[in-house]
Amino acid sequence: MARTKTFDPAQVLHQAMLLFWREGFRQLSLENLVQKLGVNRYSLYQTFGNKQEFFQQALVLYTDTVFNRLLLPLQEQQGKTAIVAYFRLLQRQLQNDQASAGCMLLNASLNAGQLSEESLNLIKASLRRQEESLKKALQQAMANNELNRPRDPLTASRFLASQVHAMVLLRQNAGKKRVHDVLEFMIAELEAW
Amino acid sequence: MARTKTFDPAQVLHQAMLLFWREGFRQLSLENLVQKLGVNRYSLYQTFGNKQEFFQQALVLYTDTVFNRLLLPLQEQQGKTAIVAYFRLLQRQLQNDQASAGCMLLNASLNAGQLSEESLNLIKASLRRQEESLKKALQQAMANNELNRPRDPLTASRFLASQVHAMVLLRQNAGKKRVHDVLEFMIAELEAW
DNA sequence: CCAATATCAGAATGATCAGTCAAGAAAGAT
DNA sequence: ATCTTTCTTGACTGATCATTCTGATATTGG
Repeated sequence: MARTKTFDPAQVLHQAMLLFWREGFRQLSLENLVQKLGVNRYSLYQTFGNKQEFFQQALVLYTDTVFNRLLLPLQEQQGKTAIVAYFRLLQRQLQNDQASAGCMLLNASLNAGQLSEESLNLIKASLRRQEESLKKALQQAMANNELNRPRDPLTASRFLASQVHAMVLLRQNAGKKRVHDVLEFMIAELEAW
Repeated sequence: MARTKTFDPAQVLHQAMLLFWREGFRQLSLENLVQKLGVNRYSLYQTFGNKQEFFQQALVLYTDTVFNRLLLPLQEQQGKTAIVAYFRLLQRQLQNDQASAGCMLLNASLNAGQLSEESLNLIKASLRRQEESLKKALQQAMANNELNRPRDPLTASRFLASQVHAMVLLRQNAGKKRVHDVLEFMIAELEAW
């Protein structure tokens, strides 16, 4: 009946996710989006809604395809092994060029004032999931006597989550090599736990 | 001969520093500055120059009065004691309400695209100074046999700097109590080094 | 008290922003 | 072929931004 879209919404959303990830919600203007996506303003509005809704969809895509995927080792493996595997996967991911944009969830939460309630909820839930996954692995590790001394699992999980955030933050300010070295150092410390 | 200023530039700059620290360069509009500082737009321009120059002066003030002051334990004390004292001072500073704004240098460097070359240089130099101070203390600690196993001082100093950044970042997303607990945990880990 | 000069307030400027509109173009159904 | 529906396009709106201008006001030294 009607004319078909000349672009693939899924593909455009993926590109938009990369842009929002790197530039942030407020920094990335619609002017820029139109230019870099090659899709007209009004088409973007009709396909993705307004800027907030567009960002939200990009955030969901990021959570599903980047953040949650990184958590897989914590669900597929057990105890200390799982934690080390998580940091090893992080090590690999941080060597990508896109990783210099940091973590879209952390970046967004630092500019919380600009975001919708919906986005904030998604961010909070994701970070809590990260913490929970680490806590579960820590409890397994302690039950298996894999740690050389006891640690409070809740605080330790928050500590480890902070370690991950620190590496992501470092990647935003430093080159790949430095991040690699510091993260190797961190893994060595962790293996001595 | 002429009329005197009705405001104290030093005091206004201090207030502006607190605002830029919390809101960031781009977020904080001149409209907002005029309103919250209670000083007219044009007076701000005549006293502090344009927005970039104003921000730069706020950044210098922050570096002198906040960032460098935090580094004092690393210069006044020695070895492992100095490092622990540094983290203890951080612990105290992070309990302030203003600390929920994070670190002005880190915040700014995450929005590097908006800043002048001059600002970027100041940020880089300050972060390097932090790293250097930590490295010196680490080298002392290793010379004094205060560590239970050898560590590369350069990588370890970058690791510790990242730990500090992680706590500051955590403070921006979490409440005082959680930060306190995690930082206590971190100090306990450090004392076991 | 006067003249010189800085401060002040509000308006004006030009740029950029998110979001909208109206007219034309394409594609399938009849 | 024509009609209906949806997409595309570039221009448009009103808001906000940093910066500057203007005219008025206040303050100081002589």
